[in-house]
Amino acid sequence: MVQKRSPPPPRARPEAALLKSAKPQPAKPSPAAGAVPPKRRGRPRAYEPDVALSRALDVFWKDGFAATSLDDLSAATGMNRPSLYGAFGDKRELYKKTYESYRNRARARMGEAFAADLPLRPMLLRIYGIALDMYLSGEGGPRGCFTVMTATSEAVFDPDIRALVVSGLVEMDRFFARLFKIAQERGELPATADPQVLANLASATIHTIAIRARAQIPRAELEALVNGAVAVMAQG
Amino acid sequence: MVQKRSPPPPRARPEAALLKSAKPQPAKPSPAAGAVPPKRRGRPRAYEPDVALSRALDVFWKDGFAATSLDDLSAATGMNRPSLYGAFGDKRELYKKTYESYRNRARARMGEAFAADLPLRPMLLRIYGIALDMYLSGEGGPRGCFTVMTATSEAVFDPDIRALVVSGLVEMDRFFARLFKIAQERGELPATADPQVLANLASATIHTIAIRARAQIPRAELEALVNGAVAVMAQG
DNA sequence: GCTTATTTATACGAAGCGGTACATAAATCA
DNA sequence: TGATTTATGTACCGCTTCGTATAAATAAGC
Repeated sequence: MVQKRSPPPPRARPEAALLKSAKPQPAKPSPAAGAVPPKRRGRPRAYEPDVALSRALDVFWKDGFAATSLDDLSAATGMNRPSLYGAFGDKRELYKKTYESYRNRARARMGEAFAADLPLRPMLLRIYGIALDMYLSGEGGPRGCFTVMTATSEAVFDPDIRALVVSGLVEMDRFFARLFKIAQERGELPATADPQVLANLASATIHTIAIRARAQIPRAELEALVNGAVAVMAQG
Repeated sequence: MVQKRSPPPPRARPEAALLKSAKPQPAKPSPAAGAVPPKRRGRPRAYEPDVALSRALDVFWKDGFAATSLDDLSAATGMNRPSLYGAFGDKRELYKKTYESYRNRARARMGEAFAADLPLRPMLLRIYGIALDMYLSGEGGPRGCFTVMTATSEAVFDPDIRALVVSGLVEMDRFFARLFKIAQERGELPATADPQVLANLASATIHTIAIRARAQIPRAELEALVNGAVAVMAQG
């Protein structure tokens, strides 16, 4: 293909954002935490947006952007086509939203590991364990890393999506760099070690296990690879 | 998608292989090197198979399996649809053949570097230079590594293609392992170094620059990453 | 010349694609 | 109750998809 069509105007619903800025404040005193059901006006939704997005993610993650049809997404989410479109925009828009939800999920899990505040070596092993859990999950076989999938899919021709991918790569590098820097300050790494270089190697290890997982290399083999890589990165 | 159709019988042309084994030997004394034009019977081809395959590779490499249409392939090769089908089989078959030609090309280039028989560090730098040349090439922007593309495309649901990918990954690991082993025997690496572990790290570095290249990270940045990785792998 | 072998060229067909128009259903508001 | 608002369900649109049937073109063999 030679860049078939440019993304058409997504036609987002009004969302009343403009109206809100017109009125100084709506009548209700203050919704405090927005967790209460806001008593919407028309027919209620038959789906939960978060759940639907997660189901859509499953399909995109398994098959990639181009090989996933709206029928597939419709079947996975239980929403029919017009509802899908109304809720998330067109296929590209939906893809971006699923990718963002993936990133949020991954960030949350990595954040938990980071908060555990372990020494370098067990910390790295825990992080790679989480990554392997993600990359090997999926009913239709292991799916790898969605960032890698996105980087290699035709969706990367969309500048928005490419920007998301780049930010994902950078975020991963920074995460590992922080880790190595802390370890170095604690004396777990020699002063000569370069946290940035080690972070790139750590990201590279993430990428290689994502690719190998997708090729259905068994977990034991990936764990052996990780153990070796960690031994080099947390040298000593 | 949920595995739409299984690959239909490719309907390979007879190729006279069976007939050959029936006759002990054809009448002509012996074709020696097969480089002479074999004087085929019907209308001559308007294409050169190798060139056409290379053009098809360009398209698949850029867009991936699912996003590439037969029309795209037809336009790129200059062959019309029935000729394409007659020469290479259906889309999957053609994809496999392009992937094999890619592997051959990559193997040849890496083989040249290997034959140069340099010390470890310049050898690694040369290899990564070749990889960067490949991954950053392409008229429509950098294309990354075709093995990674294939591993993440839906083509991985085809067992044949998955087997090709696995063999590609293994080949890369073995190539690097041989390199590190030789270096260790020459005393360029400490005896405690594990060539297999270093090889996996070297492959991981290949994979990470392939992904980043596809996300259009500039070459200078990728070279900096490579320099850092090589410094760690060829430690000292 | 005529027959046979092989390739190209045109054009078709059934299925799938992304997206949307339109009517219907289910809720709130007056 | 009836008007309004929102979401759903059906059915369709024009286009693209992969693959192939069929006829024309170009070669060798006789």
